[in-house]
Amino acid sequence: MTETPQAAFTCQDAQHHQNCISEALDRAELLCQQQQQRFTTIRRRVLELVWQQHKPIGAYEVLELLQQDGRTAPPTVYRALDFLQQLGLVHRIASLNAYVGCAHPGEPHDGQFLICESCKTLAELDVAAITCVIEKSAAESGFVTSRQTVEIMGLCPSCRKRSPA
Amino acid sequence: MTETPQAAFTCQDAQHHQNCISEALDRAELLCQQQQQRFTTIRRRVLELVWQQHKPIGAYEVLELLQQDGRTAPPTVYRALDFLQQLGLVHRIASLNAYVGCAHPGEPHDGQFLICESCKTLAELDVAAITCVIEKSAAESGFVTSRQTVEIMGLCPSCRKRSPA
DNA sequence: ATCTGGAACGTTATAATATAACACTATCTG
DNA sequence: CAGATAGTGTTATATTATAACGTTCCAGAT
Repeated sequence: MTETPQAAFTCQDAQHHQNCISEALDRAELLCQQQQQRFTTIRRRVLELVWQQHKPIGAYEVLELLQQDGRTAPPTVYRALDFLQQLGLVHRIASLNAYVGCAHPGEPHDGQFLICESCKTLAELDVAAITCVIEKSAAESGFVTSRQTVEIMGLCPSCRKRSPA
Repeated sequence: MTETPQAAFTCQDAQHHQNCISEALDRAELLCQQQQQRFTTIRRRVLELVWQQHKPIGAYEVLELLQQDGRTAPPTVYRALDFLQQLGLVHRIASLNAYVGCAHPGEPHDGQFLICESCKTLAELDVAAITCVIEKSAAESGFVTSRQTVEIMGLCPSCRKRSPA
């Protein structure tokens, strides 16, 4: 599977999505080994749940799903999400208070997100030109950038076709 | 007073800041007239409180300050903030769950924000180049943009000088 | 001047998101 | 095995936001 920015918008069928999930888990396992971090049952399970769809999922939704395996409390979920975030395996979407699997982990990064207002599907971009023009604009105000939140709402290709403006 | 993007970073003295506040209130009053909206006591007071500093303020902080004038409950604050947002008089900063006065109201817009991690001061940009490159990147994925959240954390000029990296 | 409809506000309760604090367990290291 | 550390369980609570419904206020019509 080749990772294009709009992969999330084209992954429609369940069969194919199994690949997304298992690849994400494999990458995560590898990354944890490299970083000497423990990929515990809970962390794996939470990552799997976050990857269930190409859509952001709330912490309490994850919690509910986790509770099907036994009793769990919010801190467990937040701890797992924090861990996964620190490793760059998931992103938190500030404008939605929700989490999404990272499309190309490897090292922590901010990323840019296209979020469909209709079907809620999210695609991650990592366009250098965006980062650059933002950094340049900030620099013009004498500001040094350390982190960028770029979340773009709109209509994805499929939804745009289905319900044209 | 000329509005430059980094105005927030250069407005240090209290005397000068009174201008920011009273100008904001005057602009708001005018805008409400034009839009045939009511600029009630509460709305004016909330806007004034949001403008107390060039820093985002939480809804519950506003509430506390409002309560010095008499008992008030959260919905009152949220309603005023929602109203002010709809008129483009304040912005909500998603990554902070906080609100800030809009530097150049007139019509609702998204804006881009530079937020100093050290002193918390926020400056609003409105750089067409940023909006454009984002829209262009989105379009390449067949995505149509309707709203952009751009929040940039880092160090403002003063704090950068004070505590160089 | 009064009536009236809708907007604004007051009030109570509660939803949704997130974290503090501390005890217990599992895993690694020597 | 002992001790240290990271991870998890558990309870309680903080923080942010909204639902629902009753009351008040105000602009425009009579």
